[in-house]
This record gives sequence, structure tokens and C-alpha cells, in this order.
Amino acid sequence: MPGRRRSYHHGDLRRALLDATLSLAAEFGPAGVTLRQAADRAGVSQTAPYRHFDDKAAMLAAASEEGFRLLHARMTEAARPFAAEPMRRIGAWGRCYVDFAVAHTAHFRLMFGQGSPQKSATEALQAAARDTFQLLFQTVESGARTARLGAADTRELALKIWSLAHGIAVLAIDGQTVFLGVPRERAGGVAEGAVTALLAGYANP
Amino acid sequence: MPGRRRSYHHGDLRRALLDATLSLAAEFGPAGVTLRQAADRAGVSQTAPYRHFDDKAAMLAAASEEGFRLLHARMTEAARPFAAEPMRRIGAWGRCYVDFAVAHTAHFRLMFGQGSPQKSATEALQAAARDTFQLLFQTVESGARTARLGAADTRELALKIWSLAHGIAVLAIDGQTVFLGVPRERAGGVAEGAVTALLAGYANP
DNA sequence: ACCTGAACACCGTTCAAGT
DNA sequence: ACCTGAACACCGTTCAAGT
Repeated sequence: MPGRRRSYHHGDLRRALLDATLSLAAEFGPAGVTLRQAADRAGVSQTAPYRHFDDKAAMLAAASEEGFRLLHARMTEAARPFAAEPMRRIGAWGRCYVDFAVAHTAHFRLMFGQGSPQKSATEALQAAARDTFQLLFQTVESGARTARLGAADTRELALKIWSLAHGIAVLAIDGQTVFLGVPRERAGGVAEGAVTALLAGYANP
Repeated sequence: MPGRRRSYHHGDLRRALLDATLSLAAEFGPAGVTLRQAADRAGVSQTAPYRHFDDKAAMLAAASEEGFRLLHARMTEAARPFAAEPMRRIGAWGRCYVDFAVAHTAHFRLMFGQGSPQKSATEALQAAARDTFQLLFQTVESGARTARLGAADTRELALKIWSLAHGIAVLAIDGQTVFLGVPRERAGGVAEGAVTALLAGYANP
């Protein structure tokens, strides 16, 4: 009776390893993710992961990539209702970005917390990150055009908006906004307000 | 002839260990800092650091604390010329923050890159971080008062400004602003412009 | 006081071997 | 194809010992 017996093969070890990576990152931070412990949680030996990932860095990169694809999907959803209102669309995107960081902290940390020399960035990871940012860039560009914003350089404006949302996200998940009276759950709303204000600062009166 | 001979004691091992921590962080990122390698670079045995720090986390915390004190000093300097111009003072502070991150990347990474459970945060480290943020808060508060900004909550405005500068700093030192046409050296100027625009967005016309 | 050396449990990675 | 087990060099930390 095939399909019932405990197979010699795992089934979807790759998925199980990614799940273990995420849960370890959520518990101990990205630095606490261990190849051996991930394998242990997936119920295989220490060396089994090497069948699915070149090395530890590649496993972390795969989890990051997944995060970027998830964020990309969220951003697409969040922008849909505001196709005709560029300002609100960008504001909604800011809220979406921070909400994602708060809701998927492990993913978010893996995406951005790898330290400086992102030498081990997979091609696939780089592509996923690029896609995500390009979505923002397009949103800002079309928004700026429609709203006739006075910003000289659209790319620079996109960077500023990204930075604002990213900064709030980072500070929120580190709990550093709390003693300023802003709990995690409200961080997304703060981001929306801040992005809107920033855009207003560039809107010619 | 005391003072000339190679002493049994190191002299200032603590300082040497912090320097080694910084140089290792600059080379390999915060995750690449190793107690054993720091000791080796300081020319002592693997266990000598335990005379000066409780554990590895304490050594990293000491380096972080030093970073916060350095940033605090820079911010104080940067604000001085603009005592009478609150807007420009806050803008100068944003530039100063990002310039610090670019110039002292190792310090900056150690200050903010420790992952989520900052369980090992020393009292001294927490105090240094608090002091630094309070300087920002005071600057924003007095600036907002003088300029009669329309922001309802000054603390929230301070958070937004911090986030904006922090976001640009993080993205700049990760090299993620470059393909947007903003090299590291120009990131400080972009931050100043962005902070100014954000404030303008809150200024009632 | 300050530093050393051996020891322990852990880690990433490799390699020959098993099914 | 996919997984195991032993092995190697590295890590943080402890502890008895040296000056």
C-alpha cells in the first residue's frame, strides 16, 4: 500500500527545512538559525539539507526569497483598491509594508538582516528583491505623474518613501517605537500618515 | 626599567578588544565577530576577554554603547550652528545621522544589527541609546514648537523623522541606494532633503 | 589582578557509505 | 535520488592552574 507507509524519502524536505528556518528565526533571530537544528526539526540527519541547498547561506536566501515574493503579493493586493488615487495608493503601500514586517517578522528579518556582505545572495533572491522594489518604483512614478508632484527625481522620491516605511518597520519590530507611544499594531497606520505627509511636502501648493 | 619591557599585563586590553570587534565587524559583518579572533588580534589567549566582559554579548554591547555615544556627540555638534533655525537644525540632524552610518558602518551595524531579542542589552547600552534618542526628541519638540508645526503628536513626528533617517542609513550602507542613482556619499544629503520635505508636509500653509 | 591551556558541547561542511 | 555517520576545523564558555 504505497502512500501510507512511512517512506524512506521525506516528501517535501525542502519545505520542511524552510518552515524550520522560519520558526528558528522567529524564536532566536536570524543569527539563531542553525543548519543542524533545522534538520533536526524536519526529522532528518544533519547532512540531509545539503541535498536541497548548497549551504546554510543558500537555505537562508531561499527563505528570504520567499519573503520577497510574499511581500510583492501583499503590495499588489494593497494597491488594487486605489488604482485611481495615486496618493492613497502610495500611503496604502506604506501601511502594507510595515504591516508585513509586523506580521511576518521572521521573513522580514531574514530578508534584511543578513549583515552587509550579501555575498551569498542567490540569483533568485536578487531577482525577487528587484521585482519588489520595482513595483514600488512604478507605483511612485505613476502616482507622481498623476498627482503632478514637484519632486525633481522620481527615483529619489521612491527611495525616500521606501526608507520611511522601512525605517518604521525596522524600529517597530525591534520594539523601539513602543516607548514612543506607538505599539506594533499601530505602526502601519503611522507609516501611512508619514508617507502621506512626505508626499504632501513635495506637492506644489 | 619599568614601562619599557613587554609587560605581562596588556595595558589596555579592553580597548584593544573593542578595536578588534570593530575591525572584524567591518570586515565580516556583526555576525562575523568572534571572541576567539578578537582575542587573537589583541594578542592574548582565547579566554583573556572574560576578564573584561561577561561574555561575547557584553563585548558587542560595549561596542554598541560606544557607537551611541559617538553618534550623540556628532548630533550635538551638527545641531549647534542652527540654534535659531529649527527646521534646518532637524534637517542637519538627518544628514548627520546618515553620514554617521556611512562613516562608522561597523559601529552602526553593531548598534542596530543584533537581531530581535536584545535580551543581552546592558544597562549602560540601554542608557546610551535612550540618551541619543532623547536628543532627537528634544530637537524635534523645540523645533516643532518654534515653527508652529501642525503635527498633533510630537513624539510620533520624532519617530517618523527618525525612521526616515534610519531607513536611508540602513539602505545606504547595504548598498541598496546605489542602483537608484544615490551613492553612499550622497545619502546624507538625500536624508536632509527628505526630512525637510516631511516637515514641510506638516507645516500648515 | 590578569592571563593560559585543556576540556566540553556546539556549529558548518566534507566524504565515504548505505538503500 | 536521497539520506546517514564519522570526521575535521571552528566556535562560546568553564575551570583549574600559573605569575
